Amino acid sequence: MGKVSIKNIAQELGVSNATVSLVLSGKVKEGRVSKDMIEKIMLTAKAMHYEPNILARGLRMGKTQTIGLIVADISNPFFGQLAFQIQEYAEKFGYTVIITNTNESDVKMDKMISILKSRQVDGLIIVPTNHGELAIKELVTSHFPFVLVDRHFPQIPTNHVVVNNYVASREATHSLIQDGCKKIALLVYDNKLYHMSERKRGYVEALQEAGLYNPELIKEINYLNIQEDVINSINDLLKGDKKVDGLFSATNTISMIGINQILELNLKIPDDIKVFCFDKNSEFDISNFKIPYIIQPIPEIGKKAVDILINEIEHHSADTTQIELVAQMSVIR
Amino acid sequence: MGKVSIKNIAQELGVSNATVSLVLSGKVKEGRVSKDMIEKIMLTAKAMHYEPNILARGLRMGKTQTIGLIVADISNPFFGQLAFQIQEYAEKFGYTVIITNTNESDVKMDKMISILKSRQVDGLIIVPTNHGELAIKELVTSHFPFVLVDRHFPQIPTNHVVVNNYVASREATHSLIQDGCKKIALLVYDNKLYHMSERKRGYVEALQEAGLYNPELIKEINYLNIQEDVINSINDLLKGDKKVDGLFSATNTISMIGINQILELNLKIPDDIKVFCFDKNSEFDISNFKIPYIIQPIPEIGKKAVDILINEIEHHSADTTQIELVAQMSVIR
DNA sequence: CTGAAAGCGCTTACAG
DNA sequence: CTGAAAGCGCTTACAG
Repeated sequence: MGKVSIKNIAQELGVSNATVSLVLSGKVKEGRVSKDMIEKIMLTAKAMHYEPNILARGLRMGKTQTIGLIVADISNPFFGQLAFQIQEYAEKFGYTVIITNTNESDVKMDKMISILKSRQVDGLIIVPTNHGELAIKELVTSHFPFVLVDRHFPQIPTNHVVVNNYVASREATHSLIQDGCKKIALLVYDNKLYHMSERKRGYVEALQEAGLYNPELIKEINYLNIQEDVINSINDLLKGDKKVDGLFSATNTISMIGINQILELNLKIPDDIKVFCFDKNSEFDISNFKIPYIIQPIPEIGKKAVDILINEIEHHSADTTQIELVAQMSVIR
Repeated sequence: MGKVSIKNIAQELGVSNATVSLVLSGKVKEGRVSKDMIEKIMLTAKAMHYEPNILARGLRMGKTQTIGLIVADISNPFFGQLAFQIQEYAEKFGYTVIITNTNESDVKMDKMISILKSRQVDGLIIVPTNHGELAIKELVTSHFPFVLVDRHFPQIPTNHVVVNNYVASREATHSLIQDGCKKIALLVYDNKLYHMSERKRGYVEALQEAGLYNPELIKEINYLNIQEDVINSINDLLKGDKKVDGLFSATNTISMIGINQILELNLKIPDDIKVFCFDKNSEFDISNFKIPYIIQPIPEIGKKAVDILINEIEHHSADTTQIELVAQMSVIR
């Protein structure tokens, strides 16, 4: 027994494909088909284990009820949770989500956009990569519906949902200052993404204001070489004369490795060095030292992105929506 | 400018759809089309930004080069990493992966299977839910290609890739005994899934062998009420007379909450109570107390599952492949 | 109340 | 060397 199609059901009952299709898709209008026949069709469909072929429907209707999601790394809990929220929420509107990864590679981002378009997704939600501007620009000029999340390019007018990276980072750094830190380092990615430079700017301005700014305490990490870069940076920052007493870490992956290395050097947090992180690592709660962090409203980010995208898909609204949500500081205990 | 199809290119060049299709899909045989025309077609396709409609191709060929992945919770890093590996590996064979969630609900599992089949995926990789046997049985009788991962039903003959839950749990428990624990508790889900009962069995047998088994020290947790159940269990286990000195935690989510609560009670790990966990929480590394855990070979699980599935899809092999991989204990420092 | 027919974009035997 | 035509499974005007 192969797959059951509308045609099979129609033949079985001696009616036309049209009648079966109308009934099964719930589009049958009053008086179109007799009550009797409606019931028969429903029963037969169930009995024959009919499952609609969404590909065929999509081809015909020019719409697949599918959203493509492109994240930087699905194994990172931040993106995992974001993907989860997007999927749960999109499902409410009858959309399926196809999740793909770029691993922060713009080549892969291009590829994923192309694959997802080939699969006729109705729209895209994208966490863009470092050198992804060109691909995003092309998307804009082709009027393909999409929303950027987590990051955006300020010089390209796009839908996007991001957080207040600058303010949050500034407040976090300020909090370290208030806790008495005099030499506060920053670990940040070396990419040119706006959200990253905003985090850096928040750090820099808080320190400048306090007269504590020292560019030598900024360490730029390469994503492809995280482990080594972070370890070297921490080692250098905690060496004899330079020895910092505070650290602001700009992402959760950097934080993980950095904190590990600090402990490896047999230093105590927060006694020897105070740490503040961007993004939560659930583990912060279970360590005896409770590390403060900036927490992003992941569910809201996901929901807003879906709302904007579906609105554009279904109403072809041409204007762009740009949302900046507030990332809070965790309560420090 | 709407979407560009093969027809558009054919008209542009005054050739037939067949010729264009053959060239673009790389199926053109020696002498079928002149070199000149091949080049022209390729160039025009590029110039017009042609992107093949994979839906249409899938409809025609009865094959979509798509794998459906159904996990219990994509926001759980274990499944996030698994999804990541599956996706990366499947891509090498030209397959796209659609990831979906069940939240451990069998109703949702049914729904996801149906949605993915409607989308004409070529096969499924499934982390089955507690009461999911019926759906899995149906899949077996329908001869739809699929592989179970992480969990399986011993009474249903299916392809699956799992780990040696029994042995690993037994060894972990044994290790706690060797560390001098006399009263070792177990936190485990209350579901009837085989992998869970195997973890329990490993714990029980290790204790029985040592003459330390006490069924009152087993606490069953309900997935829908994790937080409260774990907290209550920990509170109870650490009360006056019962007070345990060891804990084996059967999953990473349970571990997180449990360890938190232990610390909340102002107890020290491992001085007051030793803990051993199934599955890694990256955070174990950054806490000052290094908690030992059982680590599953996630990349291998993913790869094996993809290998088995693609083999079944492409070669219609009828026999089932069942793989049990070895989960190691983390090195305790 | 219902059916015949066209067409979404693709591939592939078949005919020339 | 190349094209016309059928058909994958669906939906939807149109005709009766």
